[in-house]
Amino acid sequence: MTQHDLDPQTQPATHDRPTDARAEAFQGVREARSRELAEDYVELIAELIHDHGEARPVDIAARLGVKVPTVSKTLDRLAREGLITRAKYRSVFLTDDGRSLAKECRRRHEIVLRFLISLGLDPETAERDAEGIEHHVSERTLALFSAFVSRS
Amino acid sequence: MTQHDLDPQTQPATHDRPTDARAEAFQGVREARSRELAEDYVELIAELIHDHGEARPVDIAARLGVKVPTVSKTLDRLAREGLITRAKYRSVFLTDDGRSLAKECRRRHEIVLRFLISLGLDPETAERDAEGIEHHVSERTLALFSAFVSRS
DNA sequence: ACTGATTGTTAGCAATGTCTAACTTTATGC
DNA sequence: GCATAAAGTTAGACATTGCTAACAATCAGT
Repeated sequence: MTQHDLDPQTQPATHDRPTDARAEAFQGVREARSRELAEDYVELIAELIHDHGEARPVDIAARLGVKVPTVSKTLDRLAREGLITRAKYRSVFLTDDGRSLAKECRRRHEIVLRFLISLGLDPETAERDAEGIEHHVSERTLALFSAFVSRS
Repeated sequence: MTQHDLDPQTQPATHDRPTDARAEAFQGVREARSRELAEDYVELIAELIHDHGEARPVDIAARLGVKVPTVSKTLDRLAREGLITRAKYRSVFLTDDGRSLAKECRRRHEIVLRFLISLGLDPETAERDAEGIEHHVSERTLALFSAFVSRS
């Protein structure tokens, strides 16, 4: 028995399967993290279009609290990923995929927000927390949150 | 009135104050995001030390589902930030700061986890969701979560 | 329609986090 | 105690996300 006989990798591992449930969980979280920004953008773009008829980089930047060039670069990525379309010096539009992602995000956001408020949290803190939490709740948890809101 | 008169920056803004509450919320989330990895590491290191007497990069890597060189580089950052100490080719130790951060993380993790389970979530999903959520809950929300668990 | 203000883009820098490949050190087992 | 296996480090690549500075395009008001 080796000196440091922890669980991982005691057997060779056929190819690359996750070592334990913990690793899977963290990989999930990492995945979520890389999606978060895209979700924030898409959600915000949908909102801007809804409220003001268009989504301009300058407004996106103001709402997110970052500089315009940062937005520009990130929008390039979103376009590459097929979530938005854009033309130079023009405002931004959502693709079908982008729209459906936005809708999905909005739904999650609303459920989390209403849940936190139902729990008794003040609306400002609820908004802040919802912003962070919404990207990390499973469908199962959302269902429970919804149920809680309905029944309260 | 300009064509696109959205709320931001209607007045010049004395120096750099956040444009709206939304921007503040996002900045908070970005802050949280940059802390998340450090928190995950520190929490895991504490756990490894507790369970096995030491925290080795190879075990950290296995638990997080990343490669050892990634861990090595991140540990350098944590050391730079004063959360851990390390000597070449040796395992890792927490500083006082690291220990207290780990404790704090563990506390949040436990509260979130117990809360989700109290709500009726299965333990596996609860664990996954808690992993993502724990970095984004305010103290106020934690208090409500705790209260809910107690009273259920 | 010109001019100046606003908006958007591009280029270039820095930090982070991921990887692989190559190398070094430490540990294990005979 | 030596050879091999396991663990750790370093270097270098790449993507992402932030920034500033410089430049380009569009818009607004006269």
